[in-house]
Amino acid sequence: MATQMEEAAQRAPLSRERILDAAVALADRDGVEGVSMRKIAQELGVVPMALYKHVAGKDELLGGMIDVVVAQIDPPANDVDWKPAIRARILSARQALLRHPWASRVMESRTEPTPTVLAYMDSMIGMFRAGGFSMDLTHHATHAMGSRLMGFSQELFNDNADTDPAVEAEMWGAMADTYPSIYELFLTVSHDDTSVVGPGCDDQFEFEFALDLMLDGLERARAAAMTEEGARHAPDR
Amino acid sequence: MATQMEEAAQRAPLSRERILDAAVALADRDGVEGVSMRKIAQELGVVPMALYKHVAGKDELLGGMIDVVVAQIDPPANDVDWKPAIRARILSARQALLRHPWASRVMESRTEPTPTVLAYMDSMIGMFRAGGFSMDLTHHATHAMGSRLMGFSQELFNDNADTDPAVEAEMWGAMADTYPSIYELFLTVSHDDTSVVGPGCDDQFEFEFALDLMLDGLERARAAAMTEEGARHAPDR
DNA sequence: TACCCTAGGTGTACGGCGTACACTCTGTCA
DNA sequence: TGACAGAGTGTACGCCGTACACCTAGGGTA
Repeated sequence: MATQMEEAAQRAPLSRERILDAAVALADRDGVEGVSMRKIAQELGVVPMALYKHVAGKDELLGGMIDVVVAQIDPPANDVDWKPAIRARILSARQALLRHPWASRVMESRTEPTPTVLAYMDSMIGMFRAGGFSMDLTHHATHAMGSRLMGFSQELFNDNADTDPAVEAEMWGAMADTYPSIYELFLTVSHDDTSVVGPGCDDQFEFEFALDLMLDGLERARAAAMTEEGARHAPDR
Repeated sequence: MATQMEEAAQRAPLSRERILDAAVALADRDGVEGVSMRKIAQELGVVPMALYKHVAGKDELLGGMIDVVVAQIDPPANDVDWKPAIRARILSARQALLRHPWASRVMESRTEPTPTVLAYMDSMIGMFRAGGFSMDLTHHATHAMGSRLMGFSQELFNDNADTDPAVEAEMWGAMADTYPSIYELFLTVSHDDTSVVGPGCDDQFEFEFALDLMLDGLERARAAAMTEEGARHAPDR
């Protein structure tokens, strides 16, 4: 009969990559709160402590999981104006995050960025600079865009409503007196047939609306700074 | 000698409010990851399970903690135009969140809003409506503002740098080759003497910059919608 | 007075988590 | 042949949230 060691010898050897892939798959399936060192190990047919030969700990593992997602973002487009280029890249980031809904939460909860994330940010900053943004304005822009630069914006209610519509409608009805404005908004949105995702609202549209509001604002700020600059350099014209 | 029960009788009786206050204090001191049912109980001189007579569980407790913070936000100003009114309220929310840095994280991580948060959102939506925003535009506005409505925006790097400046400078220096754009930005920011928070950047300025970018954009959208509306209602003028 | 009911605090226990530490096995190279 | 290193194992510790049964004091009712 085979010992555990002999079994282990016949398995594909563990590696950081295999661990990360298993962790991402687990998070995709069960959500990030379902990811534990023990479960990943079980998934790989290995004892929990085996993971620690390839990964420093759970925190580093989460960082690695984010890297897997960020690596799926398209590279920047060349030969395009800054605005469409940045816009497209952010929407690509959004697509990556939609494939892994847990990723934005994990990003929020971390304090230290991984090298992969830094590289993405660096390239993003470079795109602003190449578009003629001053260093200062670029700085303001990155703060203003915040997590939208990475392709997500945290909504306050993550309404992953698994309740059936009838119950939900009644719940909202009960809210009519207590929260009249929210109720009114709910009525408008749920009756809006131009919406895409059923009776709810079109998240993609909302994201792009906010993104364009931001980009338009930044474009104006950029133009203002440039004419000001021009005036200073050629005051006699 | 007194039994535990007799001791308990002499303590101030437990209450939901006392529990919440202790939890908030604990989070302020140790951060939210240091908050556990057991620690709160210890702080109150009580056995962990005692808390469950007043609070359904940890999740409900976190909700209650948020309510404590949200309750500190100033009520809406009357007799003021929508823009300064909303602006002031959001900045007040920001102040509340600055007093309890853990709160924004907890808000992000929750799925269901508490009644207190709903009431805040309801009143915020009402402010847009009173300012002449259509229901649709109000809806887009709430999405576009996202967590900024609650007074925070998640930054990607939460640089609570507890490292000393010399070490940090060297770290950045090593990054010069790998992340040239980030490095360039770092140089600009750290040499900017108009900054308030030492060599870093002025978070309050950045928040207001982004907030105003957003509000200006919304104002434009509102104006555009209104002239359009006016044109439709009086096409012959 | 005797009774019971209820609300609030206690004690024990279970299953999960991350991970420190000491080990065994296997292959490599001298 | 023997030393060594790297990969996987096993055990154990101290946290965590919370289910469940228990006790006890105070108050209302018969």
